[in-house]
Amino acid sequence: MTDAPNRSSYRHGDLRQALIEAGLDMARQGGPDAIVLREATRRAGVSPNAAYRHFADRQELLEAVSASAQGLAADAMEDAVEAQPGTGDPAVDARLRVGAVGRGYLAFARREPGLFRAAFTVPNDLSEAFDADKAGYRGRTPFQVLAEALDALHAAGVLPAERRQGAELLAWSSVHGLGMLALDGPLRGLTDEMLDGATERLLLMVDRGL
Amino acid sequence: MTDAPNRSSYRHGDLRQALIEAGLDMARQGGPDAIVLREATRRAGVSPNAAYRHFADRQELLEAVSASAQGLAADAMEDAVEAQPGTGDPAVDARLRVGAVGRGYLAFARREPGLFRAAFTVPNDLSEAFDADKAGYRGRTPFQVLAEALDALHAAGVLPAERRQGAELLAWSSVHGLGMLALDGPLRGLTDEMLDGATERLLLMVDRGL
DNA sequence: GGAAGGATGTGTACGCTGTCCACAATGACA
DNA sequence: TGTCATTGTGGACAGCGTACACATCCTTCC
Repeated sequence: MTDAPNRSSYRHGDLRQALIEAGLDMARQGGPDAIVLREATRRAGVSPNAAYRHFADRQELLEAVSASAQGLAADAMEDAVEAQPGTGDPAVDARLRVGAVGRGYLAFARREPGLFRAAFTVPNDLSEAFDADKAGYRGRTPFQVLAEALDALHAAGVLPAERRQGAELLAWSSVHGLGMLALDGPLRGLTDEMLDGATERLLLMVDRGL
Repeated sequence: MTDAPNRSSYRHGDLRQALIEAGLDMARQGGPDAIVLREATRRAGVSPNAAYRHFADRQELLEAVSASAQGLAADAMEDAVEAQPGTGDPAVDARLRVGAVGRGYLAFARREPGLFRAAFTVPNDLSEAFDADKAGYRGRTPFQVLAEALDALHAAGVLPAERRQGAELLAWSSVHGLGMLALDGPLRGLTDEMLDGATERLLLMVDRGL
């Protein structure tokens, strides 16, 4: 991550990416507020102002880091989906898949609270929910991962069309809320077991309520 | 809010409260990040260091402002409950009351996004969910308002005991998530009508899923 | 192949922030 | 009335984000 001492040329090579990665490291430990531009340049072995060749200001760096963190979240979600064994029944599988998406999202929140906050706490428009820089290594953004799971739910005949529309909202809100409350909010002190329980109950509620 | 010019005595009178109120004003316009200690002292007509007689550091001021903002949220929630007309049927009323709590919460989020973020984004323990400084003018904290509505749901026979426990979690998560996504998240651009629709659908899901 | 010009990095500087320290004014109480 | 804890002041410091002018490099085109 740091290539401060070993830089032969005047040019860095890929400073933009280096700054984002430094930002990710800082966010990992303290959320978006811990992302400090000067420190990022320090870690990249570059003068503070060099950052301004790649980002208009700190806010833009923040957004780039947030986008990267969203990609990592997408990975966690897809991992959870892949780990979900199939039952042979398409309807059941589709429902399990939606659950796995939620579980993956929350697992990411708990495993990487700082990155989670960086990903989903920094202002973000729905219009950009498909931007490539928010995608994980499989090429999908968190929103896409959820949307496709819901599409599958619809395709399997579980979710009628009129309730498919806007279903992202309901599912995402619930799960996101639990994540936030468990991180910053009143649920901080909860044990892992309690959080697991809350997660399953919440997913059940969403499954029934969609 | 500002009593900068008119202070006759060396003593301020109630500097602590003045700083909190200045903090609330700043938070109203930019969320918790916009709360700056020096600016608060400036508005209170006092030197920067005076703040340290009342708060150990900026973080403590932040927490005090957050607590006050939670009180305002509690007010909004109770207002919504009071505005809810009764139907005569206790079971229906209890369910409507829970819905009103959620609607009040979200109305507050949309009316005062900065204060909402200050209230529920600043780290906060469940163990302190009943602290008096988080209460609104009716003396209840947001958590209490929700808990009592759920108690009423149980008392009305709608919510069996085994599902009453931890129900705060489910209800709060869903509603909180929608609030956050609508403020900072991908749902920022949604029109009022769309948000209203999402709110009602979400509340329906919670009502069915609790 | 050499000059031109855009892209990228550096140096210096400014105002602002949170916070530390020593000191001053005040009010309460012996 | 004198003592002392409480509350406010003044000055200082390092760190931050950022602006401006300048340096270095890479590419491109004659």
